[in-house]
Amino acid sequence: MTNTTLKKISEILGLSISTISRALKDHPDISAKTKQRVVELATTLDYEPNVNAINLRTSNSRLFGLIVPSIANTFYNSFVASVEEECRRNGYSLMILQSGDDPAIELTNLKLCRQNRITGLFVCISPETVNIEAFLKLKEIDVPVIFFDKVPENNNCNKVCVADSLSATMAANSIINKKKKKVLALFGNTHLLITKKRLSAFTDTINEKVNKIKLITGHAASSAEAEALTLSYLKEKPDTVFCMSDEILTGVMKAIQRKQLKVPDNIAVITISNGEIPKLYFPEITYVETSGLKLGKLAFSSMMACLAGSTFIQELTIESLLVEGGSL
Amino acid sequence: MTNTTLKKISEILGLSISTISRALKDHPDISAKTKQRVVELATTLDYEPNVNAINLRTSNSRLFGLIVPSIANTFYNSFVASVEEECRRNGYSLMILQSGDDPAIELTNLKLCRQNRITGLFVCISPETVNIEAFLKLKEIDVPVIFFDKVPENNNCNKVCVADSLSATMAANSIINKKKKKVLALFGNTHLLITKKRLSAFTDTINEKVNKIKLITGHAASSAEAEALTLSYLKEKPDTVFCMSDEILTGVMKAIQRKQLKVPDNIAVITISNGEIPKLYFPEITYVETSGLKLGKLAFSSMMACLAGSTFIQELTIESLLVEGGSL
DNA sequence: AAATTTGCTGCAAACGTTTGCGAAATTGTT
DNA sequence: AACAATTTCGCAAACGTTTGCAGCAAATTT
Repeated sequence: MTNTTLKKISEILGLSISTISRALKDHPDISAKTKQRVVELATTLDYEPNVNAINLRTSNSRLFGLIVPSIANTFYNSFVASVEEECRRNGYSLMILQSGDDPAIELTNLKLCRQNRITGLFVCISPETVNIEAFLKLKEIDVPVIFFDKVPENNNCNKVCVADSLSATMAANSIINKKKKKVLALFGNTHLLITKKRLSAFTDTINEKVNKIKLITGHAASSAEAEALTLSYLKEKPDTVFCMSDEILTGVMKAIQRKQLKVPDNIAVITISNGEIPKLYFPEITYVETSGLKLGKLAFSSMMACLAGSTFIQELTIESLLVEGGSL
Repeated sequence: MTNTTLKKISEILGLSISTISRALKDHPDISAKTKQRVVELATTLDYEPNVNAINLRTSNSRLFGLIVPSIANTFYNSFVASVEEECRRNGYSLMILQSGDDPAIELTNLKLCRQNRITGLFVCISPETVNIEAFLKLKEIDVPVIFFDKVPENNNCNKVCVADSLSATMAANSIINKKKKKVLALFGNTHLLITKKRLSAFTDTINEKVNKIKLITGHAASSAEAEALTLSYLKEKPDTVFCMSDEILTGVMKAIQRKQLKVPDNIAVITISNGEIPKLYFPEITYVETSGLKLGKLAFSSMMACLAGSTFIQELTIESLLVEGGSL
């Protein structure tokens, strides 16, 4: 058995292909009875239009590409989920591609997108990606590109980001408000832009108040490193730990559980997170929310604006929100 | 600017379209210099073939559909990631669609797959999906369907699953070996097939040894319910908690942390999991592994077998593995 | 020198749609 | 009854590829 086509229906009904096509999309030229006959047969034959043919003919794929380092990450995960939902709502399809933070795979994926004649691209570049040109070339063929989360530094392109600096500042202020005296602050990989931003915003805020908060900072590239680091710094008896990300948080919490410290009495914890991981612990960890869901919606609306013809280059940021658990 | 096509290249070079097409795919009919000229121009013009045209012409999309309740789930996540990798390796594309456990969206997604003329489908049906016919219709047009994880009960179709019964049995045996006396076993939604299987395998194994293990079972539809249930059952002083899934586990662990019980001295914990969540705690939770990664690879190879012409209907199961944390 | 082979390239149809335009059939108007 | 207006439909081209077949020039063989 092969797929039903307009041609097949037309032959059975003794009508022309164009009549079938018009009947199926309720074109006013076609009479009611013809429409009914056509629709009836089409459903019994399980007719589904061939999007390849449609895209080819109309040169409009209504397909977005989405390139992300990994979907095995609560933040990106919620981002993808929200973009996907918006796409479905608005009659678009989504092609989700993972780069694994490998620039080579990233390029392969980009190529795939081009070959599929996507009408727009959402992309979160890998930390190693230095050359953005390949992405910017899409603009030459009128395909809007929305960079999200990890965005290129300088180029004039559309970006949507979480409030990196602001969220770190908010966390720092919460710590200050709670009158904490000695803070261990753990950050991620040094050369990531997001690390730089959060580090400087956090330390600036802490230090700007001329009070006697002692600040210890450390960098961990993985959860395991964060755990080890925490274990060693715990000897200095910090009263608070700040984590830059979920990955850091999980390491820190393992160290705290290992030492059987009680949160928040023995030690307070605050993190920046999408919100899922902090809710796994008791007490739930207080966090500054950086919502992948919201970012997804923002990215989508930005995309819509581009497609509507806006050539205005925008750098958008979603506001953060402090979610109180019981850990601070 | 518009996309480069074979036609455009052919006009510039004064060659025919077919020559360009053949040159680009290294056809022996074309001379070396022509090939070089063509390839050169094609790269400078950023030529990328239009897959819509190719698929239309060849009626072979090399595209798989993947319908899953949600990718915001460590198990499905790893499944998707592994299928995606296999696809990339083997020159296939993957269309990932989330159903949100909504049969209506599931059908919409299925329709999308058909419209895209997928060459094969991976699908994990929602618990509410009773009518499998729409999926089986794909077979009539020679599109193999591989059901994974949540599979339809009886029909003769290709299925790949984790070892539901076996994994529960393994967990039960571990508990028996550790000479535990009083077990709290928490399961998920009663009407799910997976719950039934795990429940009966677990209780059978525990009860089959004629010793004096006291078994308390409960059902929780969410992490919060699991937490509440655990808190209430904790009064009966079980020495061990068995969790059917990550979702249950996170609730149980919150209750345990809330009560400041020490694992495994005050209470032992064992779960069935993909492995990520158990590693968040200290000590890490002992779990029977149900690997999404392995299941993905299995599903993919099953798909390959179908495409190679195997009409043999198979129900495959991946073996489980006990991963020792320090919680039992 | 004629005939054959070899190497290179082009023609044209096909995949399944959409859509502008024209034509036929039906209806309504004098 | 003749004409115009309207309703209903079909023709054909186009989207960008692939591919069987044929053509033609140059090289090789008779």
